[in-house]
Amino acid sequence: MSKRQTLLDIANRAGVSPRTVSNVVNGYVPVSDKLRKRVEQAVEDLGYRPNFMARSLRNGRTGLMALVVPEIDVPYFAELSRTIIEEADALGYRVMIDQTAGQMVRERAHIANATQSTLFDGIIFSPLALSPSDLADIAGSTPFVVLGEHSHGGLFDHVALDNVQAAADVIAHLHSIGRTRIAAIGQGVGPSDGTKQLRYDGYVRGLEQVGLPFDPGLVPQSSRRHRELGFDATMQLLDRTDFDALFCFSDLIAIGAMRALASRGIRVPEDVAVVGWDDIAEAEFSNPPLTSVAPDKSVLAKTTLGYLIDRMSDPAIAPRDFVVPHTLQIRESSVGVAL
Amino acid sequence: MSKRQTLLDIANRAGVSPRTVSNVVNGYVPVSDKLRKRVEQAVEDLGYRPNFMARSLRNGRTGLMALVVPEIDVPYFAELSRTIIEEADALGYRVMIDQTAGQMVRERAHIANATQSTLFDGIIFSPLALSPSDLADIAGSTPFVVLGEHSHGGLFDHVALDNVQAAADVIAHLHSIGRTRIAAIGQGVGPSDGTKQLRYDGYVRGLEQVGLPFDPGLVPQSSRRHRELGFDATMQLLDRTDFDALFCFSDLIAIGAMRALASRGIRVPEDVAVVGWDDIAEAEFSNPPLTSVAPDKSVLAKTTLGYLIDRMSDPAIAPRDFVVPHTLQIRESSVGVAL
DNA sequence: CTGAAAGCGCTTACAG
DNA sequence: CTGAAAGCGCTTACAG
Repeated sequence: MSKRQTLLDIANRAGVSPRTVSNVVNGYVPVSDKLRKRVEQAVEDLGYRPNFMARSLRNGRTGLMALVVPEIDVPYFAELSRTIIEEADALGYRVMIDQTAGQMVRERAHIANATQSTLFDGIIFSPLALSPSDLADIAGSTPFVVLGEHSHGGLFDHVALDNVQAAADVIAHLHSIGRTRIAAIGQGVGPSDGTKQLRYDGYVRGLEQVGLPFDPGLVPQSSRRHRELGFDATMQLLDRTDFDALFCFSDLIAIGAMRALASRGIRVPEDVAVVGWDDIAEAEFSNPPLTSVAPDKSVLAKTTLGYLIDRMSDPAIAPRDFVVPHTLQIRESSVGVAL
Repeated sequence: MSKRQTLLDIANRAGVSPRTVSNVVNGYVPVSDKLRKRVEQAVEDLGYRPNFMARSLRNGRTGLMALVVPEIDVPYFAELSRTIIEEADALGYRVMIDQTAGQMVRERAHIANATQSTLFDGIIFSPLALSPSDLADIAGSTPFVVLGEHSHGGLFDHVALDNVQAAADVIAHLHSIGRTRIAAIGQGVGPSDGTKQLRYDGYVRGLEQVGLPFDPGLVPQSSRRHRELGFDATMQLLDRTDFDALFCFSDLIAIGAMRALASRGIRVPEDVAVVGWDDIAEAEFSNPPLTSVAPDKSVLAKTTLGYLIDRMSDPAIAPRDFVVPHTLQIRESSVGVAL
C-alpha cells in the first residue's frame, strides 16, 4: 500500500490550490469546468479520499449518531436499532450501535465517553439501568434523547410508551376472555427497575379496574433474565398455585414461560393464556403465536430522531416527553385458533 | 453550556505548557507531583475532556473497530455482534455496529466508507452479498477480516465454518434417526448466494453419503426471507409431497417451518423432524426446542479479532482462512422428548 | 522534568 | 472564480 494521499497532493498534481480541491470534493462553489475536470482526474488517479478526522475536527461535526443499548442480542433492541438506523439514514445521518453489555459500570463509561467525545453529533440512549440523576452527573455536552420506560423527571428529552396503561390494557383483555387467575411474570429479585415497576403498577391497577383480587402468590420472582426468567418463574408458579393466564413483561419472558408450560403438557391458551410485550418478530412465529403489547416502533424512531435533531440545532430547548402509541396485538396464545 | 475547554485552556489555568497537560492526561512521562496536581485540578475545575477528533488526527489511530452486518435484527448477527464486542473490549478496542440493511448498494457504500474513512482502525465484515472481486474493488486501506460463508478466493482474511461438512452432518443425523424423505429449505428464487449454495451442496453430498436418493421436489424455493421463507416453503411442500424431515438453512427458517407444520396440526418430530442452523438463543426455547448446527461463536470472535489485530500491525501478512469448529446441538425437534 | 513550536489534513474567511 | 494563509485541538521531536 502506498501512503495515503492528502488534499494537498491532489492540489499539487492538478496544479490548483487546496481550496479548489476542497470545493470540488464537496461540490460547494461553482468551479470552472476546466479546473473541476483536472481535479477530478487527480482524485481518480491518486485514489484520494478525504480524511474523516481532519474534516470533522475542522467542521466541528461528524454526521454520526450513536445508539447506546444494553444488549444488542435482545430482539427488541435489535429491532429498534434497525428502525432507528433506517430512519436516520433517510435524514442523512449514520447511526452506529454501541452496546454496553448491560453492566452499569460499562453503561456509565459508554455514556460518558459518547457524550464527551465529540465523535457523535447526537446520541440515543435506550433503556438504561442508570437513574436520571446518574445520567445528569456523567453526561457531557453532546445532545441526547432517552428512550424507554424510565421516568426522567423532565431532565431530558424522553420517548416511551405509557407502561401503566398498556399493562392495564393487557389485564382488561385477559379478563374479557374470562381469565380470573392472572399471574405477572417479570419481577427480578433485586430492586425493581423503572420499567418493571411501571408494568407491575399497571398490573395492579388493571386488576382493580376489572374487579379481580390481587394475590401476591401470582407474582413470582426470579434471579434469571429474559427467557430463563420466564421459564423459571412459570415453574415456580406451577409448583405452588393455580392460574389461567400469564401477563409477561416481555416477549422473551413469555417465550420462556410457554416453554415451561409445554414441558408440563399444559395447553396454551386452553389451560393458560399468555401475553407478552414488545411484539418482536418472534411473537408472530412462536407456537402458538403470541399476543403482545406492540409499541409503534416507527413513530418511536421518528419522534426520537426529530427530538435529537431539534436539540442538536438548539441545545436550549426545554426537555420534552413523548408517549409512543401502542396496541395490543392479539394472537392465538390468548384467544386460540377459533378466532 | 459554556464553550468546550481545550488542552490549552488547562495549560493556561495550571500555568504549564500544553505538553505537560498532555503528559498528565495520558499518563505518559513521570510528571512532578506538584505539576500533576495543578493540572488535575485545572482539568477538574474546567471539566476538560480531550477532543477525540484532534487526538485521532494526530495519532493516526482511533481505537475503534467497525462490525458491518447486513441486518442487526437477525438474531444470529445480533448474537455474533455481542460476542465480538465483548471479546474486543477485553483487547482494549471499542466495536461499533454498522448495519447496511441488507441492500447491496448500501453494503457497497458502507464498506467503501468504512475502509476509506480512517475512522476505524479495523473492520469486520459479516456475510455480504458482495462477491470477492466487488469487495477488492471498493475496499480502501483499512485492514479488515471477512466473516461467513463466502469463499473469498484467498484474497482476504476469512473466518467461517465448513458449511458443506456441517450440512452433511445434519443429513447423517436425520438418516440415523430413520428419516428418508429429507427436504432442504432455504433456497431463494434468485441467484444463490455463497452460503446457501454451500449448504445445498452439503445437503446433496450428505444424501449421497448415506445412500438416499436426491429428489428435486424436496427443495422448494421461496422469494420470502427468514421466518417467512420457512413458512412459505413448508406450505409448498405440504401441498405437494410427502416428507419426514426438514433441513433448514437457518434457525429462523426452521422457526417459520415449524409454525407452518403446527398450523396444519403436524407433529414435530413424530411426523416431521426439523433441524436448523446457527443455534440462536431462540432454538433452545422454541416449541419444540430446535436441533441446530452450532458454530463456536467464541472461537469465531477470538480468531477474527486476532486476525484483524495481526493485520493492523502488519498489512502485508498473507491472507488466512480459518475454519470455525461446529457441533450439532441435538434437541427435541429431531429426537423428541424420549431422549 | 518541562517549554516553545511544528504539523496531523482538512475548511474557510480574507483578498484578489 | 481562485489563491495564500490561518486554525480546528491535539501530540511529540527538539532543545534545554
